[in-house]
Amino acid sequence: MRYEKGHKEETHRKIVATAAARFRKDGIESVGVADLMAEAGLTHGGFYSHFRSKEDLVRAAMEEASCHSVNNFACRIEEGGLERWIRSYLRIAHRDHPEKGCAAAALASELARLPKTSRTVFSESLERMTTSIASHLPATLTPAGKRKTAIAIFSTLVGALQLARAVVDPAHSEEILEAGIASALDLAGISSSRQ
Amino acid sequence: MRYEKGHKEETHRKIVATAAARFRKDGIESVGVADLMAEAGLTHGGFYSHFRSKEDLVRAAMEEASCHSVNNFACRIEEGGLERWIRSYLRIAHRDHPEKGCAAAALASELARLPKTSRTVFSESLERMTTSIASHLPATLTPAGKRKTAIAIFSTLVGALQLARAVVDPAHSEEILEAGIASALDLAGISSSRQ
DNA sequence: TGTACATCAGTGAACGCGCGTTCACTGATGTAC
DNA sequence: TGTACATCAGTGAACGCGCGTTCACTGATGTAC
Repeated sequence: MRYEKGHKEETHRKIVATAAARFRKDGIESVGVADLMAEAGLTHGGFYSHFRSKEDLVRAAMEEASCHSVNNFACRIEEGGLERWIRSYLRIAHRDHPEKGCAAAALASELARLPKTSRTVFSESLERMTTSIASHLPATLTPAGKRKTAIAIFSTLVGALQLARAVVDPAHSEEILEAGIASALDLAGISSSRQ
Repeated sequence: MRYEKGHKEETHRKIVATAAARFRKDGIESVGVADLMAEAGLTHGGFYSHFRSKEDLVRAAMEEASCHSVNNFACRIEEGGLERWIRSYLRIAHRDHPEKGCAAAALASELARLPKTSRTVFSESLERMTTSIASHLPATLTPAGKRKTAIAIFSTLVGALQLARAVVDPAHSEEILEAGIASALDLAGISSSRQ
């Protein structure tokens, strides 16, 4: 063969990674196949030997961007625990770099309009996220209470990050991030400087 | 003139109302000018005697869809107070009818990518929303505390509504709405059945 | 009162452009003999 | 060891289509005389 073994897989991975970043940065609809392939160092014709359609790539990119795969912000709740993770999620760098961040916050309103197959990928990733947050909540809560609280925390984080991104005034934007952190920590049972 | 007085204004209003609904339902990019004009009972050519560009219409539609204008869900916090408003915001009918609902939840992730002029319209509407929520919070909070809490409540509502719309399983979706309500009521200092 | 003209909201053909997708092709390599 | 052929990842021209936008036009009405 023309290319060394594993070359195609490598290319495939590169396209998915490029798409996962561009979709989160510019939205799914705004990013064209040709544009994406060029960014991956290829021509657009080859796209269909890797994917059956753009929608097929969207699904793969959603999987890639989901919280279970590598992700600069708010991926797994590592050591440092929930507080650190919450602060990391609503930090300014995450607000300013959606392309490396949480897919839910970057694409939520577009997500709701996607075909069911793509939404299923997202649903599963949200479920993992919820379970992960719940497992870090205080033992004083019942399992059902943990789950409910975990969903509320994630809703707050997603909402706050999006509002912080949409607003024009930087001070207002930071105020939203801080309000989100305070509220999420509160929900998590972590005492914060809430007045 | 061919048409009675006020006819053009009437048409203008109809286009904006149609756009405000369709943008929230299908996203801004997905909705074409010709499609929109047809839905308003007109042909696409006349569009540019009403607006300078599609972007101009987006701004007008954002204004129309903002919480200060008439809106079936979660518009003003009327009598019935904050609790009723929160429950109304996260009710199933709002989830299922983004075209009549909150623009922030319907468009948040697209909003962040819009030009500054459109985002300014949104920012102002968010500011009004924040003030309105804050004014209904218990007097035990300081003004700064009220503001922070108001932002957190709105973040939670926006995030929860979007996640509820994105998820595939109806039971999971309703669970998200309920978790959002419980958490928002909690933040608002209204005792709820949180376990 | 009757005629000629100006107005202007709305029409619909046409524009250049970029989209997702298809397909005949290229050309460096591995394999068969 | 040398030659002929099969493979197949990637190329780039071309497809139909819908987009936002432009513009010459229509035709019912109000106005001027």
